[in-house]
Amino acid sequence: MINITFPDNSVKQYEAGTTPLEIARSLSPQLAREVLAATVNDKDWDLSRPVNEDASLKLFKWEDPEGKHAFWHSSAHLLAEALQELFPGVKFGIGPAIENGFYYDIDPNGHNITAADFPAIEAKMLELARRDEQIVRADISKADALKMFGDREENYKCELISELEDGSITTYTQGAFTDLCRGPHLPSTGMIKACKVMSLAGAYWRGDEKRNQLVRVYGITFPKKKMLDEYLVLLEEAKKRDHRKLGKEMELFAFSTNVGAGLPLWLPKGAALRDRLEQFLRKIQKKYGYLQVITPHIGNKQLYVTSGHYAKYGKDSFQPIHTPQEGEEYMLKPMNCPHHCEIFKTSPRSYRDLPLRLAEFGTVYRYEQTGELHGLTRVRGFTQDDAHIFCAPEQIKDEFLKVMDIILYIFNALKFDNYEAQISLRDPNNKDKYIGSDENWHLAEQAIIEACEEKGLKARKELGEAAFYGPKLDFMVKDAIGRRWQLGTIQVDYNLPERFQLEYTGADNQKHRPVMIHRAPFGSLERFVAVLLEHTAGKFPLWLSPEQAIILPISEKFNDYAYEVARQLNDLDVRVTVDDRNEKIGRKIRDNELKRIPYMLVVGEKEAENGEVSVRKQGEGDKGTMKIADFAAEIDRLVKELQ
RNA sequence: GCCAAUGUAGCUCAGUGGUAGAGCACUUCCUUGGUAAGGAAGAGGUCACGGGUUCAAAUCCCGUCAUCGGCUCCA
Repeated sequence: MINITFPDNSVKQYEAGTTPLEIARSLSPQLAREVLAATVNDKDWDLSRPVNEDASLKLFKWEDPEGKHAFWHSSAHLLAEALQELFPGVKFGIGPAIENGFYYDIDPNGHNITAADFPAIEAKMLELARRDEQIVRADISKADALKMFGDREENYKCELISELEDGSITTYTQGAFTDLCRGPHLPSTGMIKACKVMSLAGAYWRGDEKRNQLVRVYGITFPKKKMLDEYLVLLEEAKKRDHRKLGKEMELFAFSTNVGAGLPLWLPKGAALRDRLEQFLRKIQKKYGYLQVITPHIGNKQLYVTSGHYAKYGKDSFQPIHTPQEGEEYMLKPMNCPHHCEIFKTSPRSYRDLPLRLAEFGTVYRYEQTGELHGLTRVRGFTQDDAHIFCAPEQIKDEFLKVMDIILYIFNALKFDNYEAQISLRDPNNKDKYIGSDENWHLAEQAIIEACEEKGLKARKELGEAAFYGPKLDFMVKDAIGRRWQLGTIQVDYNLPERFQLEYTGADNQKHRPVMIHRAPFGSLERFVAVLLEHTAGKFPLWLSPEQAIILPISEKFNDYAYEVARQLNDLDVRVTVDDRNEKIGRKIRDNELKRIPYMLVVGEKEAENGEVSVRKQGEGDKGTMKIADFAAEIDRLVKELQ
């Protein structure tokens, strides 16, 4: 007999060799139907894999990430099995579960798989699932594994096997399909009741663009047909929040192929929105001792040679601008830091001047690859809410903490609560990629880690994600369809002060080298507006709304009164327009509800007589009548409160 | 940059080789209204662009550009 310990610390005895599924059955038939995966002593474990000794056991259902993961991992195998039947000879790469579903990378080996094949693939998956084939785990020696997959000319699998340690290799088999896999998996394929092949994409083998490109088939599955339908509806809803769609509808920004791909045009309403975001940042930054500066959009190529950016990105940038002067070259500025370093150098600095915090809404231009451009989140010309803090090494942590305060204040004010923080560190195995001394890298990395600990900020550490000149702390937010974008960033830099020979005089009357902190709470105004749009579904907080209210005259007879109200409200700093169309009030309400204007002010005979407006709140309905000045005061109060 | 898809009116889309369409938006007229679509008429397109095949191309083929979904990249 063995003792099984459950998460609540209760212990039960079972026969040695009992499986987690049997244990679940002993607890409740309902649980046995719903359980998808398990861990035994915190190790992933198949439900059908026997447990032979005393152990702690956790069981996972669909609601648990571990449960979904096993479900989708097995679904990836099911997809592979279907592809193997439909397209004999395809070679398999890898097929993991992902955040929403799974994919399998395959080498089509001459087959041409297109979206038109999706229904057939889905049908085949369901057909195989209905057979309810057992998914059987097997330990296999490295030599046997190499032979087994070698015989089938599964070259990608052989490459993976060759890198594994003998004794740790397992395969999973269902029906005629066997895959190299660590598991865990469902006991059988029958639990998969609904399949959808989502898309096809190219993906480089092992993420290396110099190697073969495989076909990646994305799919998602569910234990109930209804869940798939709900998921597809959810996706449709998410698409309605896409900032590219909303930006067009709300006339915030546009693109023109005549101007160029990835170069956004800010329309009047979008520009006004941006302007208010800038004011908001200026205000908080002023409070934290930042000084605004302005620098040109171009800089001498030599500036970027000095900074080291030319060597790293020169070939992939917008190419230098030539002047009538022979041999003279300027570049569109791809970042603001070199310019700010030059500002630092304009006068001798003392330790008493530090920290020097230079801020600029600096527009920069980067030649992003064509395939990378994406709405406002990835563009070729954008404005960073940039600042560089020049400080003494012992001030780093304190400054870092202050920047974190600003970023967290901003996220809080705008109700961004589901951000993730990531500390990007150097890849210790690939130090050549980075510039700067080991010692400085270590110092900077420690400063970030400690600052996060002090703020109680839970941050994921990612090796190899650092910029080439220093480690950073990034704040990431997801967009409408789940893609992660980096917004705010704080980066420590020992490199540029070195390259620009920056110095200050210390209390000891000796020259010292300052440290630089790059920081941008929004990242860029473009990306921030995009994420803000998707988070609010276009319903901006009142203080940011391009139009706060619109006046709806009951009929054209009251247009004059409407314009008088508009004049008065505009004088009281309410952003308001008049819908003077020759339409019925119901129509005007409908159209302006859809335009997401926070307040509608209906005016007719009654209101005109009493100097009032009839207030209607977007999404909520009629709120009764108010004096014009009272409405303005209410808006003013709400704006101050929300901000 | 790579793989795949798409590109028709301001927007959303139909049109698979034979006279360019619909709904919404827009303009004009009628209607002058009380909290989510009043009525009529009109205007609007070099079917992304450039080649080719054909008696004939929005439609078939090739190329370019852009967009979309991924990959790679992201100072």
